[in-house]
Amino acid sequence: MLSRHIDEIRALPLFAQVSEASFRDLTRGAYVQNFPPRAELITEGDPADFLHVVISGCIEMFASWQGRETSLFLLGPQDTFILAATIKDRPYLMSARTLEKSRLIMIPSEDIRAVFERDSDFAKAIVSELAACYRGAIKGAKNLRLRTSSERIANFLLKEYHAHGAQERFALDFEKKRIATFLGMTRENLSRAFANLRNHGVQVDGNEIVITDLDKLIAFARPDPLID
Amino acid sequence: MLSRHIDEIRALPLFAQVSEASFRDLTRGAYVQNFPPRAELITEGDPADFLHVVISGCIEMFASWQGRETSLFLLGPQDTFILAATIKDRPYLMSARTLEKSRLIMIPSEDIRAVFERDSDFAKAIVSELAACYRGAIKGAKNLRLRTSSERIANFLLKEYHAHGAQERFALDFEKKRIATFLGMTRENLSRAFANLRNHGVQVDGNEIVITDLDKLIAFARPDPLID
DNA sequence: CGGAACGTTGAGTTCGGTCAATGCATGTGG
DNA sequence: CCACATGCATTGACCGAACTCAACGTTCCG
Repeated sequence: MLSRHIDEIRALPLFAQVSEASFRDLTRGAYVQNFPPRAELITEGDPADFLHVVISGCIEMFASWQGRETSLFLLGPQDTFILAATIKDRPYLMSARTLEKSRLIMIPSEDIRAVFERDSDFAKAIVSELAACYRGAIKGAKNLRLRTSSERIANFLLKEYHAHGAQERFALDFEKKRIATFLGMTRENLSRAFANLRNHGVQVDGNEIVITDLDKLIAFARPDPLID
Repeated sequence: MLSRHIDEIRALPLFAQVSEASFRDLTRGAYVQNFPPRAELITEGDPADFLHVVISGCIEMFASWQGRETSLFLLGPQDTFILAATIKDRPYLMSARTLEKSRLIMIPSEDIRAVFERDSDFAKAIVSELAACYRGAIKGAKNLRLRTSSERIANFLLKEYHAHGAQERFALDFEKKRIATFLGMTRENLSRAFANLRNHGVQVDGNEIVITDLDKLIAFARPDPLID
């Protein structure tokens, strides 16, 4: 079942530069698996037996403590988790669940570590990926700690706006509940924040967004390349 | 001035395993520098010209946006910053300042990238360091998002307690203002949180801490290897 | 002897979370 | 096709955690 996806796997940034031999070593023990929505893929504290790569779908990384839960990242196609635990051979620090039907590649951690030792191109790709994850985590922390919830949404909308070809009118890709957890708030607060944005050039109707005054929105959001 | 410190540098985890030749390449363009307290070492947005390694002292990593500021990490001897920016050749996402008189090694980013290409042992050390930084960031995020300020302090005190040889009475290593920013709160709130902990087995007098009831403190703090 | 920074305490405010009620959409079984 | 259940979204009332501002005591240092 792996062979059907071999080309798309090969094209992933993590594997694009590795030698043919290394690629065979990495894929020999790997397998592709489909999961239904709401499936818990890994649980924090478990040993890191596999590196996971998202091919399609949407994954939520979250963590719990004393009955509280927080959502740390949303992952989509081509994202990996959890590389750091795999490399260090330590337990996962986060849990992962599917939000929708998703397809993943799972590669045994030992194979990752073995190829990493031999193939310096793969090592480079690993480092690049890891550094990108780290920088993503830092950006997330800054976004959360330096901005109010309204500001986080405003910047989120600006990113969506550009992702939709700078059309003033577009539909949200996720349901609002997802967006809320992604931005670190409850859906109730998301509603209020959306209401707030009516004063800053945004009209919201269901999951239809209309940017009525882009300059006003930018003035409010103040997007920053060091965060977004 | 580098030669005086060559042995302590060589012993750092990042360099312990590299070949003699690689080590020479890394240290050739490097230099050791001393900084007074409150010196700003790097500013977010600047290009990542040097990898910094702390030899002694204490460094605060922080970030600003729109006049707000947040403290992201406290670093001590043997910690590095900012590896990810150096590797990816991207601008810093955080600023750094000394909190006390500190000594640092600064290694040109190009040298890091060059040796990384050639020396797979160094590449391994880089990956290990990067993965550790990433996991540290995740733990920090969990600590901040899943715990109240009192719980963060309680766990902080437990760590200090063990760092001081499990003595029931010990002095804080930092001034309380530092501890407050490190734990993501204001000094006023730190005061109140310390007051709170009187109900949970901790006596505070100035920077003197007395653990009067360890079990009670543990019951309140609920330390977790996946966060602490 | 001031002055400066730190630390503590109190009062008031803000942000965001919790709870509850309601509307709306979707889907399922009879 | 309807009846009902389920889940999402919105809104209001309330609450709690943490921040701001202000006052004041302490310590340290020039």
